Amino acid sequence: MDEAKTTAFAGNFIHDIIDEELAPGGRCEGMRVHTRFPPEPNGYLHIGHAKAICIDFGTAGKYGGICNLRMDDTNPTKEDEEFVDAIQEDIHWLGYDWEDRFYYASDYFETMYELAVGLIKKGMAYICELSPEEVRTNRGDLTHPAVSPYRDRPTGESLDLFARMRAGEFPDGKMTLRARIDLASGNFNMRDPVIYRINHMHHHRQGGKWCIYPMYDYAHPIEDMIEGITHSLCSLEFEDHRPLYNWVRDNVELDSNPRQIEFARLNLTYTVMSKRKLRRLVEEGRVSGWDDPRMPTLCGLRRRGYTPESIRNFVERVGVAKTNSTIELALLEFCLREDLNSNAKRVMAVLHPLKLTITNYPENKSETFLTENNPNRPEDGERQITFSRSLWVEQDDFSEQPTKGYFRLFPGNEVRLKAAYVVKCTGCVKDENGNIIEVLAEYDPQTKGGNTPDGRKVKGTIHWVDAATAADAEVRLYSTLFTHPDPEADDMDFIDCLNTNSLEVLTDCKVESGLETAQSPAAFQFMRLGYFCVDNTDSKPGKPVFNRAVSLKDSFKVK
RNA sequence: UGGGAUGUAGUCUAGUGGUAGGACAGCAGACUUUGACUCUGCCCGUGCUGGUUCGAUUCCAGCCAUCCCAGCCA
Repeated sequence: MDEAKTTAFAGNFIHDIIDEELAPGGRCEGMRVHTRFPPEPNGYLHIGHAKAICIDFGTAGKYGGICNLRMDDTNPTKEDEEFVDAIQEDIHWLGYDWEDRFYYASDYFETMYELAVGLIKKGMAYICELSPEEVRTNRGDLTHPAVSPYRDRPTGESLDLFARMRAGEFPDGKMTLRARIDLASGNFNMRDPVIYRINHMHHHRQGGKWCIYPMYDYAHPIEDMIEGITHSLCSLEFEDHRPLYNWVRDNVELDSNPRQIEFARLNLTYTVMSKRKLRRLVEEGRVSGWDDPRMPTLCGLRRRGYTPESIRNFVERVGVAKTNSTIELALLEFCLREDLNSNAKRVMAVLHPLKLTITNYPENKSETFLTENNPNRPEDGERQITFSRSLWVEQDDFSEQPTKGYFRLFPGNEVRLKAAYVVKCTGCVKDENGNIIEVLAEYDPQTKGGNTPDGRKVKGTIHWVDAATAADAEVRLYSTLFTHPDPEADDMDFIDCLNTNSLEVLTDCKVESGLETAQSPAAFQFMRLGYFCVDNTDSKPGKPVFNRAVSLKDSFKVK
């Protein structure tokens, strides 16, 4: 895990609020800022969660405060321990640490129950026996209030029924505990919201201990109060829930005063973010799994080659505000390139091999050359590469009839083989079908190392691999999962704009010697091609598999 | 139609009652042993209409647009 606690965000409206509250006379004067990241363990974390994680941990970090990790497991229906482990792994990978503050909301069930009893005693909650269908039909509408014939039920009766609910006397759906607030509120969340429901189901952590479960709106403020949270940061859709959050906070017998602040969640072009849709991609086999390198999940991005640093920087550049927004994928890619450009070792790899024969170079000769591992960082040193008569070059780097502006290999043209020699293309060899199977060139012995003693300019420099020592590799090229920037646009099934060419597997790649034993999470720049990482699942020593995390920018355009 | 929010370039995001800043994307050029990187320049914006004011993106009013809410999900 790398250090991210100190990642300082540029100012945002949340910091403005906290600054005010910390000031003399403010709500939090003299207090330590305490936040929490509260995922429900019902799925894998994605880049959207990364924003929340960075904001929750980052805000606490900025103020020298602390941030808890809390499993918000108040509904056993979809939750599973499998996700608990994955969530922790992803957060640690991102670079954040909750130290010993790892909690489960379900561990507070007893307290929540007692507090609910307290509300009933105060006449602020009651047992309602409306069925789910009846609740719906009695909810009223935009201009008409809701009704419940049970809201004036005697306290003693509600107390008795609530105890029997807990004891398991009633089947699912038979009754609920409702907060007695305002059936006529324009905010539907305040129309006597259900705060406890019956659910006879095994809970991943509590087992069969409970058959009644608190609803999010009731549970969350209590969880925050129990943990001493000062700032409960969440996404915009909970704005309407804040009055209820405050109602619970103010009426339950706990001495704590957390404040909920909402910010816009992250959306990214060319992908979907909803758990339901991601699940569908997995279940329908559109991707290989939750960690498919095309998925926006953290495990997918990790496998793709994204670094924690790049994701944290991305979140920081995106900013924190209340405007609904969709970030362009290009920004995420920029952040990865920015990180890998300064940190990734350069190596040479040929994805679409074409034989290049240096016809005037001796058959049995071989030389070694030194080349820098990272021109942006001399301290990373140099490595040796071997050169001989027979090489592999990229098919794209030869053209029999070049377009205007093309300055790679074509008959009569000189190019530099990176760090080796300047060679002049003399022609090519074709098979009986007319396919080019070999390129021919002559080297200039005076240009050892790629230098031109006479000072002549050689416009093109291409990458290559020595055929005698090259290793074979599989390389997987990815592009966006969807062809439309907004797969969730109106009147469109996101499945309909799936990109059927989002994965291209190349099994005949030639890579520089030494790469065959590279281990995940190593990442490289394949010179002139892009940044590639060792696949964390399928790559094996001697049988390497690389994923293209992101291509290099390429300003070459066919004119 | 009720309630809650939000509108600053193509996309994000700052800012102040006084020249609207930054990033990404795009375009052009310089440099280059990666058509990368780096550097330089350019392009592009305060939703609309009024009002207050010497001056409004900022304050006020009205309008428009977009998003969220009628789960015993979170």
